[in-house]
Amino acid sequence: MAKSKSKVGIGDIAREVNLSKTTVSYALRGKQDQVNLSPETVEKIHQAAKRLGYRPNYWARALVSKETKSVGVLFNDLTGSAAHEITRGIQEVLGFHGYETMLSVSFWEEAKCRKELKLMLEKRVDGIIATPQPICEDSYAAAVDEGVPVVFIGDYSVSSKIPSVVLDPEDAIYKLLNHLHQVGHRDIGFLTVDFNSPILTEREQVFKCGLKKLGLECKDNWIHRAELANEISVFENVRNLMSQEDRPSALVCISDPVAMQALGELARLEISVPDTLAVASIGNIEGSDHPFFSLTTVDECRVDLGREAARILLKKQDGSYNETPSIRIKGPLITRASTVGASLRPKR
Amino acid sequence: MAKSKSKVGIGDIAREVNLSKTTVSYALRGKQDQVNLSPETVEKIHQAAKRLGYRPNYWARALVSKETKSVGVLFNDLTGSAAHEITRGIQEVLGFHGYETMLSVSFWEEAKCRKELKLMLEKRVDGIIATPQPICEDSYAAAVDEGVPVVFIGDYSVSSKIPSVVLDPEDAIYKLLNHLHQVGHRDIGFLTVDFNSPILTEREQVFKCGLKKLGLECKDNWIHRAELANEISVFENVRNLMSQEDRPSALVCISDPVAMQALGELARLEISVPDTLAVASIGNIEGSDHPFFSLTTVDECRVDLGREAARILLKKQDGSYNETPSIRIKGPLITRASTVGASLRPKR
DNA sequence: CTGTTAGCGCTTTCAC
DNA sequence: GTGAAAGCGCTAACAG
Repeated sequence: MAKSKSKVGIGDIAREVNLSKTTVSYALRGKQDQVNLSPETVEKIHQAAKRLGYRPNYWARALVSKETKSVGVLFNDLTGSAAHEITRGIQEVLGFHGYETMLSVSFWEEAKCRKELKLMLEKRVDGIIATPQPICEDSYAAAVDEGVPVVFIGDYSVSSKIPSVVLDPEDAIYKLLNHLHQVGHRDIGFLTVDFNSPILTEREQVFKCGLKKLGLECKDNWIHRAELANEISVFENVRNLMSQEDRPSALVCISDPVAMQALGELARLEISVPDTLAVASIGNIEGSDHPFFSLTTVDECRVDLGREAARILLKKQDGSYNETPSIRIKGPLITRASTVGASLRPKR
Repeated sequence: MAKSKSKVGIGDIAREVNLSKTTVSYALRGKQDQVNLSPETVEKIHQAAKRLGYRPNYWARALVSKETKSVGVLFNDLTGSAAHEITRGIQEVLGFHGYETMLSVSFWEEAKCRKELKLMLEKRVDGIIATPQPICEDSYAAAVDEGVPVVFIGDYSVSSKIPSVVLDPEDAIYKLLNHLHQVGHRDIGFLTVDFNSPILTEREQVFKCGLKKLGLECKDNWIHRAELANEISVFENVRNLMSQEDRPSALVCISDPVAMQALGELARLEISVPDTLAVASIGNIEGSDHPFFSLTTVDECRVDLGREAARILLKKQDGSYNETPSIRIKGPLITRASTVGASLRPKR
């Protein structure tokens, strides 16, 4: 029976089997070939270890071997399935290379973000993958400064040289615009949120450029900006947009959550989608495909995002490059009922 | 400027300021009063530490102080907002007591679950909070065996003596049943999933008892069981239920995700909710309150779940008790349009 | 007020 | 084939 908390160490095992700590250490780590241990010895050691309830001490190991084979992953948020999918992608490639992952959340709090980052550095992680929080720029920079590579995921930073992996905004917006154009829309509005994020800003800019390239007009009063994380504000903006004399026939939303709220308000206003207003956005989040509101969107490919971020870290590790190769993943357009086909809601 | 990766240790600082490692150690940890250090000395040390880019080594610290003040948190899943809220609750109380949290996910994979648990033990966490995975029972038991307390969250285990914190199934189902009864329903069906989880099983049993207590009939053909994580199966079950001669006027679903899928199918079948069929469930997950389907449900109080789990661990730590006090939290009934008020969908 | 001296549990030369 | 010894970076008695 395992003994409670009474730390069994490698030394105890050595004593038990009348061998040295060295031998035990090798046997326990399966490095028997490195020193040519006899199978019986190895077996005997394993037996004893099990009998005594031995449990290796991660810290002692990390301390002496001076490496942890671990990377820290810091999310701002654990809601939705983003963290799940990103982590999946990260662990898939990192796990394959023998790396362990340390997860944490900042809840969008600056102090928490800094604290978690600091903890990761103290734990001597080999790299960090994070959903960036603009205000903590300097903390990420500090990590890089200390030789711990950082990769941003889902968004990027304009002011720092930290590499990032994001869904290609240009590609995504163009896919949306082309799709809407193809199904006959010429008057396209934009609904975004009041949050100063590089990726969101870029989506907006690309939207404007895209309209021009298609030879469409980009009216200022068709671009609305709701308050962040305030659904009431989204509702209001939708109402304002639709109460204008001159209103668009299609609406591109900055992200799925916003689009889903917009669809809700449109339903309340009894505005038929997509007949009166087609709606499309970016994300393909969990729940964006539902019989009640089936949203045309560009898939963010979050598992791929995770995979690529991990690959960058791996390459940095083995010195494959010291450049900062940001990656932009192109996601597929998912065409659904909010832009084509039967009306989303039964006619009155 | 911080020096890259060239590990600055406490010794380097000591040399720099011509003091002993001990003094430096105390100063750096703010334990100056324990040994009466002069403010100047402390200041000088901090200066030097900053100048050299010193970063404490978590592992070395943990190794010698033989405590980590940390608890491991293992989720089966990171989708939805459950992990977010639970973690919030946990960190709120644990953080207050100086504990750190180590997050991880098993993705419902047995091997991953065991691996993460093992890692936590090797890292010598002081406790573990986990969403149980029935098949890994023995791994949790091993932790307890080694003196590391485990608390289950969100579900429990019938075969082990591990304490748990869950939403009270009896209370929840009764609230649902009473509500439906009050608004006039006498024929109530049940839709669950084919997953052998203690908490889900208990909800079902309580449902049956509850019906009896209300003097209502519990017809076997009103209880349906869909395949786990298979929405098609939920759809089929809803169709089957509603195509019976004799069908209920209300349906209690085992959880919000199931209820939301059911509502989708009901919409397709053009069955009006709540007029023809009222729907209610348990969870109050993100997205259960939406203009398109506003679900009556019992809030799972996930932040509270996290808080309580953390409190149990804390009490175990300081030896307040060695009993296994499982906690059942009573969540409020959230009455929404799927059971009362205007029809969820506009009439045809 | 500060320094000396032991380790924590483990890995890893290097010698036998 | 195996072991002795020297630390990894830090803390904590116990002396001065």
